[in-house]
Amino acid sequence: MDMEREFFAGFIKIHILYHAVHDGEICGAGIARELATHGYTVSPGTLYPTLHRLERSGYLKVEQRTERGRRRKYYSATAAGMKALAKSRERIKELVEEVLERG
Amino acid sequence: MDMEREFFAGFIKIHILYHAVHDGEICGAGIARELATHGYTVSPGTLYPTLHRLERSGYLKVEQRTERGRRRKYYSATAAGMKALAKSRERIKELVEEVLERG
DNA sequence: TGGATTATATCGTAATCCGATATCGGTGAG
DNA sequence: CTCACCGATATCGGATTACGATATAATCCA
Repeated sequence: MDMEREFFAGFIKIHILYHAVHDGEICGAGIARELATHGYTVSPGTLYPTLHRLERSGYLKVEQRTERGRRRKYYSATAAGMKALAKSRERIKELVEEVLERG
Repeated sequence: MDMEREFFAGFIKIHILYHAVHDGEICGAGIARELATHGYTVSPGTLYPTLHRLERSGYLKVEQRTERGRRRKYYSATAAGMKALAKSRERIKELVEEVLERG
């Protein structure tokens, strides 16, 4: 994988968790579009296994529904997911102190 | 890999680059110690290949020396490395805006 | 019906993670 | 000088991940 991509691969996952927590429900295709507006691209071969892993880790729960003729899996955050996001926020704050402010 | 670890694996690499830029010269073992003080652990099987990759990507350059009886490889940032760090800073700023401030 | 569209899933190759183990060079005791 | 030890770096091997390509599924519309 390209080095710059390696730098931010983890952020994409935090981003997914963030939207699951704040937007209530997300779906794979929606996340892909949202990330694209931020300049990130995720191939389906990466995105869907990542969602499955977030679910298997207990951070997301999934519910399949059909709305407006679109069969989708709606992911939302679990309590553990919210806790993990809160913890990640703290880590990111430390990072910012070190990498941004002392720059 | 554990999900929380996945979240921040990339930041460990940014961290390495950051120290190469700001501390002038770093070595593998020194980075491992420094990361440990921030609560991160990196096994040698991850750290050294990562340093090699950062070098192969043109972000770090290496010079082998022996100081105080310790044979070490001293890594420092290249111009491309500094540029990549600056770019990463911008990305991190956006990250902070989205994940921290709108929290 | 069947072609187009949207969402999700999986396959295969390459690359990464990481603990364990090996190697390498220098030091100091004997 | 020799050799057991130590810090630093390197590599091995099995599991996991990345990701483009391809496949499957479900719905709409002509």
